[in-house]
Amino acid sequence: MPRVTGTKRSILDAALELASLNGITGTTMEDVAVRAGVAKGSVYYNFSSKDKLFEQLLLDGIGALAETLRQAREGKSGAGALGAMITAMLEVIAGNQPLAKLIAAEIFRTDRSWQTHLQTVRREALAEFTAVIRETQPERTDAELMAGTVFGAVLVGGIEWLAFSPERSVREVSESVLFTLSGRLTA
Amino acid sequence: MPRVTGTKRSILDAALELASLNGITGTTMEDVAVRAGVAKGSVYYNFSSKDKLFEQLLLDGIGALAETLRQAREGKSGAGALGAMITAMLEVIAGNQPLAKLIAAEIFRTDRSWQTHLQTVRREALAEFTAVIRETQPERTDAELMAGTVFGAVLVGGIEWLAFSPERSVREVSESVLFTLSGRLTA
DNA sequence: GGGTCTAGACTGACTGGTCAGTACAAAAAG
DNA sequence: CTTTTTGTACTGACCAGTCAGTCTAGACCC
Repeated sequence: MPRVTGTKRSILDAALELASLNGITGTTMEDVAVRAGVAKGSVYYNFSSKDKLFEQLLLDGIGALAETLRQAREGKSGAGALGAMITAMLEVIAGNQPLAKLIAAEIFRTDRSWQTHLQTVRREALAEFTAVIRETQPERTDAELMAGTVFGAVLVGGIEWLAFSPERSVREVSESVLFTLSGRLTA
Repeated sequence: MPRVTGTKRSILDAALELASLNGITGTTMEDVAVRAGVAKGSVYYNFSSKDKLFEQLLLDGIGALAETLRQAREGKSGAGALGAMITAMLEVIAGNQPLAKLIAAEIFRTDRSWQTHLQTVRREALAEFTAVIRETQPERTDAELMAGTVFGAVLVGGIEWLAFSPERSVREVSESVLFTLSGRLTA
């Protein structure tokens, strides 16, 4: 059950669809309004600015991802937890491809006014990976770095998957990512 | 030794510096001209359009990365080749941080007119990883997917490193990434 | 019932600024 | 004399954001 419904919802949906195709800067508020089937004024009635609109879009999206990772980890530990989180993240990517593309394109940016918030939520998602890694590797001091590495692996792997071999199943891709992390490439 | 010198070079340098801070759309041609210490007319004399300017910037950058990976792989094979490539890629990222940030921010976009060229060069870089993986895992059909996964791991790991623990050495980070791929997280 | 008022959602023409790209004449540079 | 660079002024498109006004549903009164 979506927390946002009605006009707000259709504006957010339209914004996501358009931005995943044309980028945020390539999407005008007029475009969003037309796609959502409302007047431009309504967009501004519901969101004070373009920045705020896309801020909410991305924050909601990454927040939901963090929540998914949290749930996937629940009750598990070690390699099992990591595997579950990777599968869950791939499922999120597959289930909301436009969002995944948008996140990938925007997460490294440093030029937006709301980047601070985005970084916060991003680190929240990363923290889930960090916690699991710390658990199994308490002696290492680079758990955060490794979490970033794993996150990047899954994100880029996931996008690669959807772009170039969408016929594969989540299961296969999950297995492929785990294989990549299994040491059999570096042994 | 740069293939491009003089006015062209200083325009490219200025464009890179500004765009890594403010994004491509956040960088005006006027800005670039001022930073390069050159008249706006000269920018357009040397580059027919803003798109062409940034196209060359990114294509050169990723092309150079692909070339670096090629060289790192030379004469090696298997895990040794992969390790060398990861280290080399991290060195490129560390040695040209503005470029790395720009590449990370732009590589997933699909909204620019020259995206096709960018994708081509990107796949060229990925192909280096793919080749090494195919070599050691000839029976697997997901070498490209794994290459994307490794590329993402190194790219995101590298950016994480520079952003949040720049005090670490390339050696340390390289070791950390290899540890992540070593199977000790998933065993 | 009918009349009046109010509040919130929504509208779309309009404004003001920004910026890519142009024009051009004159000056360096080689 | 050809190529490159300069400086400045200009144009035209585009677009974020505004605002005066419309629409609707419900509340309150007689």
